[in-house]
Amino acid sequence: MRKPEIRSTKKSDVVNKKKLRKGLWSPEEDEKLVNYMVRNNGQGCWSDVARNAGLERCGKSCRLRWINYLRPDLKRGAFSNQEEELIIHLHSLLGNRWSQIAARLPGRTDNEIKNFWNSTIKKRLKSMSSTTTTTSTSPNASDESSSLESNKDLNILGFSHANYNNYMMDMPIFASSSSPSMFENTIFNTMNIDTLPMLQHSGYLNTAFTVPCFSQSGEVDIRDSYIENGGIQGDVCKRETISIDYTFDDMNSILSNCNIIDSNNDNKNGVAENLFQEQLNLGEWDFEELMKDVSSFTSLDYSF
DNA sequence: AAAGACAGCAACCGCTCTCGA
DNA sequence: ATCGAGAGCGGTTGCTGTCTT
Repeated sequence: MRKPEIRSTKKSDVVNKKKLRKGLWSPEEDEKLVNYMVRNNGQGCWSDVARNAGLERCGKSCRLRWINYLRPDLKRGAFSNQEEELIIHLHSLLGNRWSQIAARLPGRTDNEIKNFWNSTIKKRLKSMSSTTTTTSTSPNASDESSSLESNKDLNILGFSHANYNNYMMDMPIFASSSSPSMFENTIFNTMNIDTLPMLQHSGYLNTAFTVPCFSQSGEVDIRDSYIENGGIQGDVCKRETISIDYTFDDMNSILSNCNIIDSNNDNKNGVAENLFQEQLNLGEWDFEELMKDVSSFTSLDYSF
């Protein structure tokens, strides 16, 4: 942490500009910022916020302080195992796109997740890597550059975008249509990687997936949920709404052919069914089908 | 008990993107 | 089309507390 400091001590700067503080925020500054944000519902640009709240800070600093620390909806404290696994999984899909990962973890900030990743998870993955890749012949096996870190992690987790996409296309919901291009050209392409179902193969079921909800207007409401140990953990992720050209009836006819049954776990099956019947009425997922291509993935062990 | 190493994390930096003039 | 300001993002820094020797 940094000590509060003055940005510039040059006499001319001091004369021409108001002194801008840097470093740690004092409780008084926090109070000023919170009071201002509450009074004004967070309206206005950040430089105005800084000025009007009487803070000797740049707008950028105020924004960061608010987003990462003062926002009322922040969840403080240690990451739960569920959150941790979700982060690992999302990172395997999204890489270092912390803001997008954070968007799927309510109450957590990108900075928090980034720090958690760099300080905790990375180390664990590294230790996993050292135990799982001791026989690796890859010339990059010892490359610790951050740019490769993501791919390494991905490999450790047995995931890649390539096999993820293949895997996706094996999913009945995407592949069952008699005209695959329909999904390929619309939903599959409209949904980017951020909104695709996320499935995770692990010792016990801890599956995050994106649930498309169809409305009469033809909009798809993307809701990310996950199941752990047979219990719904709720909508862990933000809802995203995308517009598509298909009507509700179109979608229903496409999806009516889906027959999704989880034969592995009655409880999970019930959960999945309930979820889809209540929220989606889309049909059922065939977890065996979903997992068909997953057999090639390396088994995950999160008991770090 | 002291010193060095390490971990955690708040905050800054620099870059890119977006949007309005 | 261009430019500038503001916002957002990922990478990095550096301080503090804790652990280890």
